[in-house]
Amino acid sequence: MALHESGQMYLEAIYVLLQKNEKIRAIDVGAYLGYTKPSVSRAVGLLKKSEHIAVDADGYITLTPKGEAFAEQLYERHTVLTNMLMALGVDEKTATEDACRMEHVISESSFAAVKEHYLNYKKQ
Amino acid sequence: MALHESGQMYLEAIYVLLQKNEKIRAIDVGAYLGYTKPSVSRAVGLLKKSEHIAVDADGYITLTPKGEAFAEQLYERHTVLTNMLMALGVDEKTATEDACRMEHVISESSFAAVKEHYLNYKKQ
DNA sequence: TAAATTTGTTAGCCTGCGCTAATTTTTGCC
DNA sequence: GGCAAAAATTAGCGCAGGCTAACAAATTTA
Repeated sequence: MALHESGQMYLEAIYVLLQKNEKIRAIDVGAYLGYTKPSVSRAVGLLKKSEHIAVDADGYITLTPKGEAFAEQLYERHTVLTNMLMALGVDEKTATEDACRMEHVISESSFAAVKEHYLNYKKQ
Repeated sequence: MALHESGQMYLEAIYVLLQKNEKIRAIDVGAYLGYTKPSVSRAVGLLKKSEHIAVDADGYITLTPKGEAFAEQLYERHTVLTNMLMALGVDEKTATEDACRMEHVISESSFAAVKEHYLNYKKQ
């Protein structure tokens, strides 16, 4: 069961929230993404079923190794694409929004090529 | 009524097909995109309703000025993004697929920035 | 001209993924 | 312990956009 785009969004949100907070619950994910509780409830259930996250008895969410690995990849895409766009003169808000959508549709190899080019470009 | 992603895909397909063929019909669009007749039938109906295309009595499809302008923008994104990725070393198939998905989600300003950079980069 | 093929449409299913409304369940305070 | 607030879930709606099945219309071909 591969993650769909919305699942990836939730997973990344969880990852980001866990970098700043020790404990997070579904409600925090919803607040972060601007989604309602039922939407989050379903998404969390799916991420749990696909074993990207674990939810303890108190509702606290943690990433499984598999979820962590996936989220790290997404987050790397997000930051590289955002920084790349900003380096080209795009304002932060737009860069973030675009990166957020592009990160789900760009292939592994295209991302690698873009990243490579960006790092070289930045160097000079 | 803004076009959704799938509507954009159909519109671009029509544009591309009209560059190579004088007359095209729904069936050709379906063959090009790999979709079934009912899917194309609905999509064509929507593009007609939103006045991006016109369909004559024999089922032949033409672009309205509005549709043509939109399709041209999409196609430019498609070609610039594809060429850009290929210039970075991505193989043609992957570059095309990725461009095809990115072209629907990148903002006007980010695309302009990427295009600008690509043109400068190519020059040297 | 009649039969066969091609093209297009209608009806309706399914999935993803938002939502509201209503109901649980959990938590925290008096 | 009881009760209010917060958090989570369930049920079900709506839209986008694929699909199949069935049928209608148009075209071709024998």
